[in-house]
Amino acid sequence: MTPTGTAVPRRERARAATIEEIKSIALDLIREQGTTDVKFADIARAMEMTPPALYRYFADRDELFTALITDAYDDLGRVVGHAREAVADTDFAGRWVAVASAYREWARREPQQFSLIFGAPVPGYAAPDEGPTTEAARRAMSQLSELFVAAAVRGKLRKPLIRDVDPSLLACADDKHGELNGVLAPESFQAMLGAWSSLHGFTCLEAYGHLDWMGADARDALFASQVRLIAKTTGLPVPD
Amino acid sequence: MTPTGTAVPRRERARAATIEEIKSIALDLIREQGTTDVKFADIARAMEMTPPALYRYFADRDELFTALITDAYDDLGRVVGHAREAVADTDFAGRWVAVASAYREWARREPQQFSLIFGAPVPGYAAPDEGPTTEAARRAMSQLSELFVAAAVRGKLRKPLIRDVDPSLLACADDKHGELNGVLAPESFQAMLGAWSSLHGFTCLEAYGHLDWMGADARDALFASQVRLIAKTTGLPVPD
DNA sequence: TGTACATCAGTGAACGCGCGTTCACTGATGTAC
DNA sequence: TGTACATCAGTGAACGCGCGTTCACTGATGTAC
Repeated sequence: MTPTGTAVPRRERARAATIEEIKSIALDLIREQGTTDVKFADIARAMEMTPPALYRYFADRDELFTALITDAYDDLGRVVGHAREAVADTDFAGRWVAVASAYREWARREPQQFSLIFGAPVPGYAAPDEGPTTEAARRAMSQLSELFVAAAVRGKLRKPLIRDVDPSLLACADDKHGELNGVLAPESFQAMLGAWSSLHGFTCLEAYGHLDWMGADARDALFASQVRLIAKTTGLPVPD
Repeated sequence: MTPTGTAVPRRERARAATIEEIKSIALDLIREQGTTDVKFADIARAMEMTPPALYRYFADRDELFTALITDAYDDLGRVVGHAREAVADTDFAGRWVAVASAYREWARREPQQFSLIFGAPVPGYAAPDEGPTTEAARRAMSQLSELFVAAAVRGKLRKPLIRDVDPSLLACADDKHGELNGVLAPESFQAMLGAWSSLHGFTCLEAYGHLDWMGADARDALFASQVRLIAKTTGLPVPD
């Protein structure tokens, strides 16, 4: 790495690096132990430091957790976003498969980070303000909605296989996702929510081992079939 | 309560009652604290006993957890089963709605028990043998499969909206659910798995608050629409 | 360039706490004759 | 029916442990003149 143009003081860089190391080691421990309940003392030990040193970087354990959760959001969003953009921007079927697969594989690869975001809360940790939880929903959905919007704009989004949109859902779309107003039909908005929840279901079951009784091949086949089915019912171009 | 005909020794009954009380208080604490990580000492305190007394009933903390998890399976299975049987046995659309709604509502009512079964493992608790996890899948599915089988037997199960069944899924159906062989077409077996995972997705998202940003009405509407859509695509009679 | 001071990372000892679990015991409940 | 014994629930004290966090400190890194 060559030094960046903007001169960042050495000490600040060292500090930032240490923060990253703490979080990274915390994640390693979480992965190793299979539990999101990581101990300050263990982190310090793994870094060959003493526990009090960590207080230079995080006011307390909760602050570290908040950082880990935020990072998990970012990582999932980044991974899914990259997957989407790795496919030609006119190939909406391909992009949908890419998004869904990235979501699934991230959860399988990082089940602990996944449950940090989407699971039950960590023992003893109270999410500040309910913020992050809501944020998880927003970011996960924003990856999907970009896909749906792009498809809609190019006229590649058929009418989904649903009857009519309930007034409460209409109001909800307006209130909470006004930016989609006029771009994405209400039926498509609802279909998108349904797509997300279906995708999430398979992802959860698999990530926590509840589909282990099927072989890996069967799981893959089921996933592919679900992804295809979701495309069909939501009005996205159908893969294959 | 009048004494039962079969003479169960008083002490044994008292013992069984205490075991039930321990588990019930443990659940109360889990619900109150919002965490599955319940302490032996807290349970004893709530029962106005001393912690060592609990060792008369459970060899250690893990044994209590195993019991709680087993109970959670049973409770979910029972609730879903009752819901199914509360609807006329020829009304398959109604039965499907009942099953799905019961699943959803149980998770919403008992998010901690739900995550005991379907979430990431409890800190410090190692599930014996991987048994329970697999068991969760089996029992949840058995409630669904009874519905699908009944519909199939009466010729009320249309062909689902999927292309063809992957050989790996065919093999999996034979191996793991041979009892369905000849009763439930492979397409329907696959569709049933898909139905479960979709249902599970909505349920998880809602139970852990990731759909709180919609109003309750909108969530209900989305759920109803999903349940209907699943019926449509799996070949079950469609509700409404 | 060199010196004097300020800033900050990290240490080591300590505090208070609560946990799961063990052990020897007391006292009540049930059983056998 | 009464007595002698066995069984079992629950207690209270103790053990060992590891946690999060605080505090006064040392020593290195950076800054100002």
